[in-house]
Amino acid sequence: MESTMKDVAKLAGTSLMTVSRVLDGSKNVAPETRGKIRQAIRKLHYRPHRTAIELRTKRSNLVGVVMADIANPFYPPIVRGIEDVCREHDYNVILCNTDEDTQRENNFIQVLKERYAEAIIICSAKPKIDNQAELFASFRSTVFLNRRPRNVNGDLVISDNLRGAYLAIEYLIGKGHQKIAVINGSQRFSTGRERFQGAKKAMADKGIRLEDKYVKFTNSSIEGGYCAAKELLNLPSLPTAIFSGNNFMTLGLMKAIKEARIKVPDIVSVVGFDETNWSEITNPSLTTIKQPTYEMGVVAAKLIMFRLNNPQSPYVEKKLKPTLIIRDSVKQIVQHQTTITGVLMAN
Amino acid sequence: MESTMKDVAKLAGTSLMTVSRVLDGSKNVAPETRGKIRQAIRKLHYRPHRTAIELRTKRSNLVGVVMADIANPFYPPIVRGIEDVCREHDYNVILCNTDEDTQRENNFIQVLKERYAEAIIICSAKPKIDNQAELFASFRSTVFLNRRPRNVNGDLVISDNLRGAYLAIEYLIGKGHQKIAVINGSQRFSTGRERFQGAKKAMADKGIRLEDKYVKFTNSSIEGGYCAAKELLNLPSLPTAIFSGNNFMTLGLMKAIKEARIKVPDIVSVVGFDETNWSEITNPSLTTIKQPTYEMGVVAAKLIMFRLNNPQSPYVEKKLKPTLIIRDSVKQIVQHQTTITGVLMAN
DNA sequence: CTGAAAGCGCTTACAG
DNA sequence: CTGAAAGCGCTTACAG
Repeated sequence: MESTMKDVAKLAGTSLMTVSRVLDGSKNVAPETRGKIRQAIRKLHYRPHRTAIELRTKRSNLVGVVMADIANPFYPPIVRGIEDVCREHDYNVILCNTDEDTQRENNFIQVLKERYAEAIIICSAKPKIDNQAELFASFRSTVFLNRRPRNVNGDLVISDNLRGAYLAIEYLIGKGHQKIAVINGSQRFSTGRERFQGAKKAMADKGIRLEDKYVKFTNSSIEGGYCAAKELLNLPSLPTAIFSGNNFMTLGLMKAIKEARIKVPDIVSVVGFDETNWSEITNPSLTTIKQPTYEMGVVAAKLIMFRLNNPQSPYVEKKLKPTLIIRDSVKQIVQHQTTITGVLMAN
Repeated sequence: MESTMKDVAKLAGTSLMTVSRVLDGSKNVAPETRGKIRQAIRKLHYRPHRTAIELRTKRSNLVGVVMADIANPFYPPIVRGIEDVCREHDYNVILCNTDEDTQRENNFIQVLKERYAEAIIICSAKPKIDNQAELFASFRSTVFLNRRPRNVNGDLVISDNLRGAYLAIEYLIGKGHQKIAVINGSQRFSTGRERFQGAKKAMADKGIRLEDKYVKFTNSSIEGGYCAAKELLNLPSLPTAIFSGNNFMTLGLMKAIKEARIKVPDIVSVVGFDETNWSEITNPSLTTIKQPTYEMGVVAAKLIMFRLNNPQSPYVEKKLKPTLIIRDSVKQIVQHQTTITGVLMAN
């Protein structure tokens, strides 16, 4: 049924070797022979068997992409970027979704090894990579994406989370806000830590105090954002603005705000990290920090291809710039002396 | 570096064959030999090379999953369901995202063939499969998911789209609505057609007229929903309720409603097909038709496994039931005779 | 310009 | 209970 090179050779009246040469695009084949072989290939609907090639050459043209949660709208554009570049280079992508489960992550890495994947792009669910050498030894190229696990030593593609958070807070302060609350995702990951650092730094640079009661840490989920937001909204002295550290937490925040029947931005202004499909349809539409997701994928895949060809080149770190998307969820507030006094007193 | 069965055999002082037997879990190995081999395996960190096994056995334990748009929140839970079942059966999933591009779809099918995937679960971007026999011949099991392309003859897993739409319209009518508008997605796909049929049927069953001006067809995107909604909202006689045929179109609908500053549900009620993360945080929260996505994935994967073991069994069609999730986007309206007259006159 | 032979890492009869 | 040999479908020296 499925034909092989042997069948082609027989039909064309040549040897395996010559068929192989034609397939390779080698010049050293007589035009006549080439013609016969081409015809035989067409007639038999012949397609090379990847598996045999892989076994023989130890090259799979396979890139493993291990993502933490494909249901998070942050990831699909990244995957798309990776795929587009890989296709250009004639590599196939095998996509693995760990759902933030380190067990599943290990499993997938094993599977990718067993299938001879040449390279891996991974957004790890692990805060720390203990055995990078052992775990990733078989890949000729490894790129860590989005998160920088501790102990990692390799190519890295991230967005400038610190700057992203900084932009958000700076914008709020520019709009006259001083009582600013921050909902931070898991500090186990560099993303969470850097965004918190960015928020702190913006406050410090502008000489505004980030009050403890306005700082919440939670896990980066809808539920986490919801709970943190509820605590903030129950405070005797409400913040005038809330910055939320990722799209899921923003969803939770919006839910809590709705339940509390608090008007945005009249009572509380909101800036959310991550641009999403639904940023425009909330009431009011959401001012967000947009990460260059598709580009992150493109850059990661290019890095993979580069290292495949330059195994010895030094590791690089690509840090892409997020941008502020201004919509309607932040109010310009007039700065009364009383407000400032209020803040000081509340402490 | 990477060790092979040969290395294991040498270290254990046995033959390849015996190592293979131990790996297979065969009983016919002397406990002592088995012990030595086990030890050698451990010492060498031996892992079987899938590629070699595949080449020899022609079995890959690989299931290809071809989805139309992984950025659509409808799909990730399906993929999750598929993965969970496949893992149980020791199959790996290779996920392909076509972005509704039939060219990419064909490409992926080729890749899956070349990699000896045994089975494929596909939500095709093609309204019609012209050459099913040729295209899918190499897979021992094929399941079409979500959409039923024309000319397809095989296992099928879909949700009961007709019933879903019926539930939505029936609910609206129960709430006193008569001037009901419907935004339909692409009629090239069974999903779009069946949902429209369901809406029509509900109206007919309740003896309510579905007016042409209230029926919009568009492509199943945010932009499509937005444009269709704008037309509806510009009508001299507004509908009292709008049913939108998928989550993207609902997003567009909500955007148009927002721009037109129309109050939901006071002026217009809304029911959207597809439950999403953001259904709860719109203002007001959205009444939706929830599809059993995770279950669809589970059922599809189980079907795959069944057919792998029962190649001759007749094709089946699994139709899963969607449910109505009631929230705050539909208003109970009192039925004035004038309203009905208005409708008749407007025609 | 062309081909015979070896081998990638396994499994599958077959034989003992 | 154990092993030698053939072969899956290719590519890679090597030879001519």
